[in-house]
Amino acid sequence: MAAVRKTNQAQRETSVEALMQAALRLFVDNGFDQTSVDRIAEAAGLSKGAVYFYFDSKEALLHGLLDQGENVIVDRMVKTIAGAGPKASDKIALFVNTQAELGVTDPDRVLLLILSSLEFHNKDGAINQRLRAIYARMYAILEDVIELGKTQGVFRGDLPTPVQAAIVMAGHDGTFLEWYRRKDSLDGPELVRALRAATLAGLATDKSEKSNKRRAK
Amino acid sequence: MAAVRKTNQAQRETSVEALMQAALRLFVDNGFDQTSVDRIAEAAGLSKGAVYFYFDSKEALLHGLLDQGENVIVDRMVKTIAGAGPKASDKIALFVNTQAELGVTDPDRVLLLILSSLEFHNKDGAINQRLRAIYARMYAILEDVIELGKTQGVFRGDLPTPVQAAIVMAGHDGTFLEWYRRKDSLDGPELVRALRAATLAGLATDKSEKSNKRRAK
DNA sequence: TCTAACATACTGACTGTTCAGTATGTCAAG
DNA sequence: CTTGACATACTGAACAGTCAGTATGTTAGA
Repeated sequence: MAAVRKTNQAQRETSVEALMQAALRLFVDNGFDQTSVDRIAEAAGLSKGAVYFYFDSKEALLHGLLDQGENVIVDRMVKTIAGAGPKASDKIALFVNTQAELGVTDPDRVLLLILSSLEFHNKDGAINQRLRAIYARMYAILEDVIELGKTQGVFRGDLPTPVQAAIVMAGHDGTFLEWYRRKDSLDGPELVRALRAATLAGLATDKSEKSNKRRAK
Repeated sequence: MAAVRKTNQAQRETSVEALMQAALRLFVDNGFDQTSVDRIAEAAGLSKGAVYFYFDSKEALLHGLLDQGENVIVDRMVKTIAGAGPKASDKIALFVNTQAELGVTDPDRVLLLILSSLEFHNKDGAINQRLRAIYARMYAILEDVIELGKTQGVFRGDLPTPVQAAIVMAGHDGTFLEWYRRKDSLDGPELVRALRAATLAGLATDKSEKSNKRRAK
């Protein structure tokens, strides 16, 4: 305590940084609603007053974190996909790999996006709108790649693109969550290999469409 | 109000039923923590005291709902898979179809399982233990089928079974969530078709393993 | 001195849980 | 068939705790 005080501007930066880091950690671990402002302040080595000095509300804190997340994650994804070769299958493989890399490099930021969209999914308000906008950007990227693969004839064209995109996205989010929860019992690199294989195979044009007889019921 | 009072036993049944249905609905819509006991009671047309007359605690209510869910979901899955033909690919297809059917027939019960396991995933306590036990049963079924497919030579053997099972499970849970949130823009049957195709293709032995060059970095 | 950057103390609202009291159902004795 | 003793199914209020947000005090930098 009573750390040496820096210049005001430097102090401002480090305090804001400390608060956001603490909030990110706690939001991811306990959820937004289950995290009190007091605990955020305490974890950042500050008081509740400091939180409200820098942020208008608890939601504003989450808002700031989501902004950061969008910059880190979506922008990276846009650039990576755009910079890849022209083949749709390469772009999809890159989508999986980039998600995985981000998950290893900056798991909390990825988790915050996924968990928040679950926690807020049936609440109205600015946070939900923000999350929807972020996911919309991700879906736009994905759907473009899938469409590309269809015109290239490497992805099956008998299913709606939004449906395929939803499965890819949900599969990746869900798998990442599962990996995060069971890091000990799940091997990361193997998981990425398997996920990439499943994603590509699931999108690819059939090489043996046969057992299409009605099953179950 | 002042409804005609039934016999004690009948009254007990209808009240308990009303409370559990209300709780299921609200837990799924708003989450466990965000649902107050008052709102449950109100939705059931009773008072808060009535909740505590029939249940020891709010958690006990969730406990009861999870018990019901396990009976409906896991038992059904066990029987369906066991009753299928000997081919692992058929059993996997049946796994997807059964999940989908359950999702259509009784979405709330499926959702409660998925959402609760997310909400409680890093909390200790009886609820989390219960959820882990339920999921463990599901994973056991899945892993058995995958192992079977490997011995039958139809599923790829170069990946750990738990990894493959995690992807299948996460993909299904995630896809179901996405479908539930976007019923309007996602066609259910097509989603099931696509998911079944992706699951089977992702597990199947490679027919063209080639582009295994290291990508990204 | 003035003000940015906090800390402290507090408010009002909401929460899960408990409980005394009441209205109604049940059932055996007379 | 009535009645009294009891069990069941609640209600309404209160309690202790927690929380987001606010108002105000304090101190160090400019």
